[in-house]
Amino acid sequence: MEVRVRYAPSPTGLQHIGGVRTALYNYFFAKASHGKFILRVEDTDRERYSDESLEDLYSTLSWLGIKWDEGPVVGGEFGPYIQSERYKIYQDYAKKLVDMGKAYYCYCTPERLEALREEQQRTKSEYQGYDRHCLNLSEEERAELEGKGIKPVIRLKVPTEGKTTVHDLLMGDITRKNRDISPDPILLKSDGFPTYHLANVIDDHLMGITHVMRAQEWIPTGPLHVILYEAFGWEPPIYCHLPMVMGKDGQKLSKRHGSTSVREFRNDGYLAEALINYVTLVGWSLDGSTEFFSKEELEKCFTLEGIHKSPGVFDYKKLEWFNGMYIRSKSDDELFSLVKPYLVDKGYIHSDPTEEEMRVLKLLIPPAKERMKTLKDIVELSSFVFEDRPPEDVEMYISKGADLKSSLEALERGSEILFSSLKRGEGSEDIENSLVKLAQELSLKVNGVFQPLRVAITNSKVSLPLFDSIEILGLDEAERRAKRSIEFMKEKENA
RNA sequence: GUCUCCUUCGUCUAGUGGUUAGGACAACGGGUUUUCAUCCCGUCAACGCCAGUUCAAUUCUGGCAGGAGAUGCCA
Repeated sequence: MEVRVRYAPSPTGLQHIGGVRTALYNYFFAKASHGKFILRVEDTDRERYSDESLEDLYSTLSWLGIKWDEGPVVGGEFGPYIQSERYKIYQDYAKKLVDMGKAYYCYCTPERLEALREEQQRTKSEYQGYDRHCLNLSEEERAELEGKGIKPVIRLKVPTEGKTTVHDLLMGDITRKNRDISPDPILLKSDGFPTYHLANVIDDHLMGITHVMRAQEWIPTGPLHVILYEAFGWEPPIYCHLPMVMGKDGQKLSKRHGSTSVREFRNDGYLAEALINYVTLVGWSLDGSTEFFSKEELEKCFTLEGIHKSPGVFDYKKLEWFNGMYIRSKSDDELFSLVKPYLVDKGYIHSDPTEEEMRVLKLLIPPAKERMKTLKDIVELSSFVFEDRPPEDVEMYISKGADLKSSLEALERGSEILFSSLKRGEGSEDIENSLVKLAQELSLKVNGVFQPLRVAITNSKVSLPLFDSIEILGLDEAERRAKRSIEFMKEKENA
């Protein structure tokens, strides 16, 4: 039997890390078992739907490099794959259920239901859920209510006796007494759109889905779905409820923990490779020691057995580490194109870079690469080139164990050595030796000489190495900055 | 309240009826280094609790506790 799995998000917000991991697991499982990965858009909530969310879904999956075998845009023999376009199908099946006596019309107002719910919570009633008020309405009563213009919903008759079992690949059998299932959930809303329960069951059946891999938050409603399958006389798919992704505090990962949407991570300069690699590892492992997986590898080696039962905490630090590792694995050219939008956006370079800009970036990328955790870091690392912001704090020039006087002398004499040697075309190694010698002469640590020079030239205590910085900046500009800093320090000394 | 699921270092995890319980991130310390970073080395650190089975339990069974999720005309 060919494996057919689906990712079925609801376009009501940006693609969330948790959702994307579900997509990834489904996708990898499909690939690894030579099956089909189907995308289905569950846009039955017309209130929360947004076009932007749908666009975000497509752009996120394409950025991650996840292609669906069937679904919107690409089509397939079980379409349409957008639920709002399947409106009629759900209506027909819901009515069929009513005809079979397995569902019924309900005319209760949202107000009444709200009051009911409040009452149940207030009295801490053991019995929570709909009171089946409309279960046994006569034809006359129905006609009367409908005459008033009330649009009914269709509710499933949940059996009050017996129990229902969901077979879960991960969890084993999950059994629930039928009377513990929240009574008579709505299948078809008054606007004629189906709820998740109905649409999901019908589509998974009609689309020939073999394995349903979805978040564990669906476990409690699993038996309800099985009841629906039984009501239709269909065979339920194989279930596999995925552990959830949590925040540091153990609660469901959400906004207050930090970024949660792929779009944010993408904008912040995370690589798709890093995100895929890390996100997959929250809740799955191959052997406990292999850490790096490319998408292509996962398409081969992903196994259901490697999925864990317990929820996992999303560790931003570890993602960052992965990202840094992937950045360092890029060639300079690749990294250049990845980093370019950030520099253009900041106004540092033209979208069609000039020759000088290209020269600068060629020199900048190798030393910057070692220091980047995200692509965005390029802005900070290169700002000294594109924005000259001389330090206003003289302390910055003074390294540990030095003072203003010695630092000034180090800067003055260091610049002299540095620039005259550079102009003579001496190699950086020789110059470095001379500067080390100078430090000894001044009874300073080596950094006592290098720090004032670096600060003068890069405007920062934390910077790229001195010789790289000078080369990037150009000799003239570097010398200009050094002289300026000497003047600045002299002023301070005299003050 | 009721129902359901979960439980190995701070975090992601490996693993076994007898192991020095392994790896990675983080943290901390050290080395390389002109700062930062990279790189290298090291340290810290876990089987939730209580019973039972067993010669032996982190591993099997039961109970408890803790955590999470569900309980919507949201998915």
